[in-house]
Amino acid sequence: MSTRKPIPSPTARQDQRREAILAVAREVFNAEGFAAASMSAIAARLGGSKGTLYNYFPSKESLFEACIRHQCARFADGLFDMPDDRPVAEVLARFGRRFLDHLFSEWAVRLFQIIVAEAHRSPELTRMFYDAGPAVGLRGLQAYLQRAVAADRLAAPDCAVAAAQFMALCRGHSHLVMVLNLGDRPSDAAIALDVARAVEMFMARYGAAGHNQRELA
Amino acid sequence: MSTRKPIPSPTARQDQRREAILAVAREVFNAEGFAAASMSAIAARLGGSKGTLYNYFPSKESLFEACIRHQCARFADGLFDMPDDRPVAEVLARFGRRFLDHLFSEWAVRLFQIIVAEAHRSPELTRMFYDAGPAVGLRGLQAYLQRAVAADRLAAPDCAVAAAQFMALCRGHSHLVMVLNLGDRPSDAAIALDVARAVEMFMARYGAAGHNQRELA
Amino acid sequence: MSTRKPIPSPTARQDQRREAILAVAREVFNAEGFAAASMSAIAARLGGSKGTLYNYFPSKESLFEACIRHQCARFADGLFDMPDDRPVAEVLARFGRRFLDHLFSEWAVRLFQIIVAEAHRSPELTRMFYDAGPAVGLRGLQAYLQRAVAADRLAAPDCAVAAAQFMALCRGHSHLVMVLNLGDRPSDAAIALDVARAVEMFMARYGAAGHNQRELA
Amino acid sequence: MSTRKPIPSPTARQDQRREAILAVAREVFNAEGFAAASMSAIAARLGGSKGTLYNYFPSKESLFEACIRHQCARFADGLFDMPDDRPVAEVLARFGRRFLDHLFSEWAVRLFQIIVAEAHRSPELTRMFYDAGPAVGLRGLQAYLQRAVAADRLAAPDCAVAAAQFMALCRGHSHLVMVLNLGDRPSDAAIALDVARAVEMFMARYGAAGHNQRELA
DNA sequence: GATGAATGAGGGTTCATTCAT
DNA sequence: AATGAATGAACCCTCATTCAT
Repeated sequence: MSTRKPIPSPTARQDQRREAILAVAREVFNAEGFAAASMSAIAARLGGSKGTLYNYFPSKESLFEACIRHQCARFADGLFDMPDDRPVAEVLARFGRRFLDHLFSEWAVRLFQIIVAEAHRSPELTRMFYDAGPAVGLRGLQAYLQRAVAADRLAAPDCAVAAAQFMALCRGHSHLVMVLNLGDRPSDAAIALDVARAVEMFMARYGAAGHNQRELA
Repeated sequence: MSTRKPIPSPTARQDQRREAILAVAREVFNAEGFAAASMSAIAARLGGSKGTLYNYFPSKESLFEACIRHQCARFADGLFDMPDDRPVAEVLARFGRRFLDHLFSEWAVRLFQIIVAEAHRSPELTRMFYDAGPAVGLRGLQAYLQRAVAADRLAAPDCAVAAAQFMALCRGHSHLVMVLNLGDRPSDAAIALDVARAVEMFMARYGAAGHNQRELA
Repeated sequence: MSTRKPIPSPTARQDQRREAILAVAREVFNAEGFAAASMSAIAARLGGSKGTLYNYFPSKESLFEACIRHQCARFADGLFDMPDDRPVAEVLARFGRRFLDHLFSEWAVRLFQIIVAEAHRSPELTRMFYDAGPAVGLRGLQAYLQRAVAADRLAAPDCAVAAAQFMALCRGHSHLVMVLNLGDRPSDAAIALDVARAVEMFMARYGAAGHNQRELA
Repeated sequence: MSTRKPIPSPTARQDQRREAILAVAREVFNAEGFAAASMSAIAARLGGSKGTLYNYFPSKESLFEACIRHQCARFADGLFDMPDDRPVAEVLARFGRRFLDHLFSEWAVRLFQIIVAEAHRSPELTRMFYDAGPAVGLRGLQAYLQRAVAADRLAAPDCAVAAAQFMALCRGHSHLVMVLNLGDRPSDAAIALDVARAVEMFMARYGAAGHNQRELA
């Protein structure tokens, strides 16, 4: 009866504890922000001691960073399913809705707030966030647009610019409102409408009708 | 022995001191953010004592709020000079450039960061910011667009929506980059180019060519 | 009845408080050493709060340094009264006794222990101690010896060396014993005897009998 | 199924581990001092776990004490090779050089600093150090001097005193400087010169020229 | 016997706030 | 009205020590 019971590999236990810490820390950081959150509070909520935290993360900063990294990793999950054989407007609309669905989720808004709050102190953090979030979205969309242009389904002189414009149109005014905590998440219908308007404007400019594709100096 | 010297009205002196405090506090809050700024630092930079601060503002929070209020008041200064007798594209371009010039100024970026950072704690602050900044811009632009539509120089079914779209296009990707402290302020030329592209897209959608003015459900 | 009472100048009050802090800190540092002493303990013994300490000294290190500096300043007080018109042996004996009287005092021993304890961390501290203590003694003695040589009352080829030798002879074994806390302070008689022996050896080597003044390569 | 493999005597293994721990601990204590050294650091450098340390030594203090004890044992190694058939001055010079060579070694200086640092807390430690170091040197030298006196090659009324004086002269000013970390180890030549001067002074006082041997009260 | 995760008391330090002057 | 010394709670972090595995 001795060695039979499945000993959790020590690494597994450690990882489990680490995850538990991250989960709690995420909650607290999300609730309080970096500066106002205290290691004591995290330890207390964890049911452990402060010392334990420091066994897993060498500093508050690094714990915070790990939380952010974890959240960023989720950011661009499954954003890109952009089939080349569907009408561009339809694909863009679906992308836009999924993008806003992500962007307006509670945790994404909170993450953005926190990142912005600490932007002036930790350039690496914002860089990490940018690379894991906006940059991924931008690149993915740009790649799709380039394929569409190559297939003559779109007439955009600069796909990087076009991608940025489309995403800016999607964010629109709602993102500002959410980031300022001034309104609730728009309904799915409201999101769909915003996106539809964005697509419409985008297509008005870049639709492959064969005109309007001149570049600006 | 008393009334000979010209006593400045006590209220005047008080107001003057109050302004001095606000000026210094603004500097410090902008430089450090709310959490990292300390009353000591403000008092020191003021050349006064911490006690004095507390004679004028009952708490750090309230001093902060007063600073924000003051800055917000400047936000939409001189943004609107939109003559109805010039081509819409030209007017929008000028408006856009001025808008971005404001928005990308160091203090505006910092203000936005700070407001966002504190959004989850003080809804009134963000409301105040919104009302003094984005809301003003939005209303002003919307009013102009409505006049343009009335004059048949533009074909926008919903001027509120159109105004929000134009401003979102102007902010574009650059605002995100600046707010994340990931890049320097774009050059005037870069700003002009971004705005030109925004105008072009906007006009492609709403230009008064007599088509495209159907509303989305 | 208002301005009559002698208002202690604010600076005076501050200095007084500062002195009180230094006095208490000295006690605690002497009792515990730098590392083991805690700011909490000092504040508690002071009857004040830790914050107050930090109003006067920006760090534990600087408080410690101030204590040391204060003690060092006393170190060489009134050590030098070396009349040129008395026999060298007599003058040296008096100097030696005074030197040991200082060196074997409880606080000097403790100071030495603490300085040595922290020698590997704060070179400036040891430098300060050295300059305020041993260096002063050495220079003073050397100057006297040079005068004696010039007056042909002594035959020392290198007065710096001779001074160091005399002081080493005075310290002798007793200093080691005291610094190791292995014995009580020697009685005045014991000190006098040690010094007499040191003088005797010194004079045997450098006495102005006209011989022995050859220098070593 | 057990006894086949050559079991090293458990005690032997234990001793070996113990020695390994001591070796590492010595390094760390020498590098950091008692207070600043941490059990974690020792365990890390050992490649083992903190728990293991506590299996061999019940506390940080006791581990430290064991280290000191070990080092003290080396202190007076091979110091005494004082042939009675050579000139006293020559023997003393050789002894002095060897003594300083030991005393000025990095580890001896560090040991002295550490011992002094902890003198006020652990009298047994300093006693141990004294008995293993200075006391041994003193006794050895004293025994030699007594033989020299008995052989009429020296005229010292009190060999214990004379021995202490010689050693004090050797330590001289350099020991102070080294113990305060204010200078590098003197070169061999510098050491030789210091010792030569010490011998000269010593012989001037106690040389068996038949004079100067009166005792002081 | 060896491990190393967990502990928790305590370290130095900061800072918003108060209050006697 | 202005001061600034005093406060004390809370901060992040360290570390000797323990104990279940």
